[in-house]
Amino acid sequence: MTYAQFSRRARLSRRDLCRRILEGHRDSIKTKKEPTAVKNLELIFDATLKVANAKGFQAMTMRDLSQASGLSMGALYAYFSSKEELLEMVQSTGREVTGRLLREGFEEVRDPVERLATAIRTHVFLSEAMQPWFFFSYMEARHLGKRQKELAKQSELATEKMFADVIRAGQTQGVFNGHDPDLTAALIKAMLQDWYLKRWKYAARRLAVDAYAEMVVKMVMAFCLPVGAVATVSGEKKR
Amino acid sequence: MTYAQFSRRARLSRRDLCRRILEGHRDSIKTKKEPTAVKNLELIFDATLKVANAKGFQAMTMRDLSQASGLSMGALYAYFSSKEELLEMVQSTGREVTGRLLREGFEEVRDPVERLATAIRTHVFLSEAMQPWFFFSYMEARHLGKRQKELAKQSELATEKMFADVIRAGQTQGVFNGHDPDLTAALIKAMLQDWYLKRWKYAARRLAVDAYAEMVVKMVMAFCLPVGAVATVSGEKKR
DNA sequence: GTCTATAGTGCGATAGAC
DNA sequence: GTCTATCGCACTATAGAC
Repeated sequence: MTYAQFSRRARLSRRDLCRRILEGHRDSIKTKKEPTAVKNLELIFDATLKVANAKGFQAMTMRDLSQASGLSMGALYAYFSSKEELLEMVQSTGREVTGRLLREGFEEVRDPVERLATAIRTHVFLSEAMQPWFFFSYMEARHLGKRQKELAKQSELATEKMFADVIRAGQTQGVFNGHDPDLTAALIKAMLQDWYLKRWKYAARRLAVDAYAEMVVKMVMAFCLPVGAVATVSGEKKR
Repeated sequence: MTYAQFSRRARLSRRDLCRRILEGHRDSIKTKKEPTAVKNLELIFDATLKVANAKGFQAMTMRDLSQASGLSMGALYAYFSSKEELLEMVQSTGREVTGRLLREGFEEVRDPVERLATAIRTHVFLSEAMQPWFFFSYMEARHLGKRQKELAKQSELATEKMFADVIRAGQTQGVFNGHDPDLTAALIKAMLQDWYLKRWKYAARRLAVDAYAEMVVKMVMAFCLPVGAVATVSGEKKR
């Protein structure tokens, strides 16, 4: 799988995302006309991610957001009741989409090695397609309330468990060696996060998303496969 | 090298750190009596890291800081002229200490494999000893001014180049395989960062700092050493 | 459904007493 | 060298016009 193939399949346009958000907040959003609401939500989320990812959510004022989105302050408050609720909307939407696409991403792949590689690629590609969301979720998680912060942690652990389970299954089948699956998953996640957190670094090096994904796959396989088996995994098996 | 050995050698008490800060800001700090100034700087930095790492530097008010440090707002402003200057003081101090200790950490080790392993261990141990500083530097870097932000990026790239150079030297000697040294260094750094950024995760798993360091070393060696050579690096060579 | 204008709050920073 | 009291400002959120 390449990033181009992933993009075609996932089809996560901002438009669709905003329609989903609208459905989830029908009762709290005051604007009832769907096309208007979806269009404005798109403006709001684009502006929020743009401004907040540059200077931080706390530092972003409602005036900033008003200017960046083109909506007046009054209009903004038709879509959320407080700045904190806006924060939670962005976070929960990101979490929901991520969880769904990640699970869909590799469920049909059965071979443990390909399954692990596909999980890694899917995560990198997903974080590439939704980079502003991932960056925002990571950096602003600690500004959430207690309840929402707990949800964010659970979501992170769930993603990690997904990787750990793939590794455990491979160990049971005798394909992977005996390194601690949970800790291995944690290290994998750390490498995956760097791609969307330190974008400036990889942009400066002109490193493509596909190359990054393959590098992580190689590193993980070198670690998880028994000595001697590594050479056989440089490419994909199928096709 | 273990964390206990590292701690004994590095001796980076907060007291020494604050004395160093005082020396660097003698002219801008209004309190001239050294013992008082050092004691208060210690209170200020402890409080800043504690509050800011919990809720973010922007969200921390001067009143929060006053309460947490036990100093009045007026007294605080004897040590810095604005909240922004406080931010820069914390950042630049962290950068300076990190750079120095990291370079000292492995300069005497010559064997490429041990050199890379020592560099990794030193970074993990250093980030453990100064966890609040590392966390703060990472999370608050984007709230810096343009000039300071550039310095922070340079510092990150310098650390990465250090790892890349160790790998390059090992490749020249024929000890490491041919994987891109710069990208490998970036992945190493990503794994090292997780230790001080996601402390709650590793604390919950009761994972010790030594175990984490060894796991990263193993992963990196599995990747960098030619197939077949991996089994020989499970422990340290000397002693 | 969206705008402008503003009320009310809480911030960073300082002046002057001790 | 430090404290208390307060200034001026910029913020979030809302009320009422259109």
